[in-house]
Amino acid sequence: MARSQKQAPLHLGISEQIQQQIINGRYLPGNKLPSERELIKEWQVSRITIRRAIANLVQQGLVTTHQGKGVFVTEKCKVTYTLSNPLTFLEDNLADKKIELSMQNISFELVTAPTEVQTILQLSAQNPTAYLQKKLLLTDKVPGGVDLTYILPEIGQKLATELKQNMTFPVLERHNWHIDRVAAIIECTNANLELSEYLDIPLGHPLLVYRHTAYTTNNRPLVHGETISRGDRFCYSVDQLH
Amino acid sequence: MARSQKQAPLHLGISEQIQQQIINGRYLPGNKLPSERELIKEWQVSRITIRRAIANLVQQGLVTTHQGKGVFVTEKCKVTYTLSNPLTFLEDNLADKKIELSMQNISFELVTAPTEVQTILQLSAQNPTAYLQKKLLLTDKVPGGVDLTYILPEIGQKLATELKQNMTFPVLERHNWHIDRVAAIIECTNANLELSEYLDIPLGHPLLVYRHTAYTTNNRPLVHGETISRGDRFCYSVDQLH
DNA sequence: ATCAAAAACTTGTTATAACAAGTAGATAAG
DNA sequence: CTTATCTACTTGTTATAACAAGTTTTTGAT
Repeated sequence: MARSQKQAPLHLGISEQIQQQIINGRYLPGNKLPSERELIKEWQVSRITIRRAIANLVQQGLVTTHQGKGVFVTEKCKVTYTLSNPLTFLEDNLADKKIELSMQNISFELVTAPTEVQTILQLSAQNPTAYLQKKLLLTDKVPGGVDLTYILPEIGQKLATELKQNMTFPVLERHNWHIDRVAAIIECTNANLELSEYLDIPLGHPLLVYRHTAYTTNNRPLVHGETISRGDRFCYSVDQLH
Repeated sequence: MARSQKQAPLHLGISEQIQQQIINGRYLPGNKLPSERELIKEWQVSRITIRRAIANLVQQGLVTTHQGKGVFVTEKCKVTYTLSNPLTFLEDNLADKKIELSMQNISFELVTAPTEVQTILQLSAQNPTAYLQKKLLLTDKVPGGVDLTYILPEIGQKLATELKQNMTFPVLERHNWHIDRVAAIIECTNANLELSEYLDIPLGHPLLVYRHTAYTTNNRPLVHGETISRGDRFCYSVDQLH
């Protein structure tokens, strides 16, 4: 036999077929899959194999499990962060579904900034402090992301109350801190234990990271932070003019 | 007992502690973890528990498994796509590691475009065809992503040979197809079976998707496509001027 | 009819066991 | 010395079993 077709494991075949059934509409978004017991009967395999097949689907983001309740087909709907608009960060809902987006202040305090942040924000070596704000991003009241932002001390002090209730950039613009430039990196990570508990997602769930620094005139940095949001709930829209 | 502390499962405790050991330097990037047999002895648990603990680490992208060889601590190094540069897509290597980036043409053929693409590229209803190019993105000769791009038929026909060997945008600019605007969405998905085999990654591995449409003057679309790349190997740099 | 307890579900955790399959080093044949 | 084979490793797959822990339904007492 020339072509040594490595025979596919059972769990993969099953998860692929269930995936097809989801696509074909046997299982609709939001609906419950048959229980493990029923799937065992249907596919005539052991529980460990069915559980592995389900795990395959979970990893692909097709289904979600809930202990005691069952396995449910994921309903997808994403919120788009628009980065290129006049300001930035104007939230816009995508597709048909209407999603309410809100934020919630977790903490707001003066801290000694990590060395990278000291460098980025050009803090004085004598007093390398900045305000660190932790925010929770909510979609339909449900946690969908966290935001950690370091704010120059003189700004954070004055605008504390407003910053605790609004998005950062609009508040800055309202108080005549003109944002000249935003340098950002968008990347992808996996949820660690802390984030998985915060956002109620399984360990390793894909996350989008928006790590940014906002500068005012003369390349003076104002704020630096990162927004970590659920990869299945958010995306970024970028419009580049040349 | 007021606080019903749900006791953490064994596998979670073990994976968290191994993660600490990785951070503390007991296991260095690229090094092999002890084998399952050894870890079973060390932690005095069953194989299923150790395997689950390792699976936790895999899902967080901290280690990679190789059948027959062992489990190895991941070496992280990312390639940055710079989106804001004069043209676009100039590749820049991040951090210390030097990574060679190249591309490889998989296929280049005239096809009937899907309806969404027909709309986006404003193809004529009589002849809704476009060139579809499939490319493989390689980092150090290793597949790191795939790119599917639909190209206007008149452009694809003329520039076929060049497009097969170079990045799309520079080729267009070289032939006086000025790119006026690029509208893009960056999002996150999980590898399905096809992509996991293409890119040699486990099912569900996080992927970055860059879905873009390039327009020339008068908002005339030229190309539309999506770049799907490994979330652990790539990131996007965005610079916004206001 | 109401409410609480019990039972019957669901998925989650963990152990033991056996074999498959990929890799690398030791061993034996040429 | 070279090459092929065997052996001892490694991780991967699958089965059976028992219990834990959430959720829903049923039951039964009030």
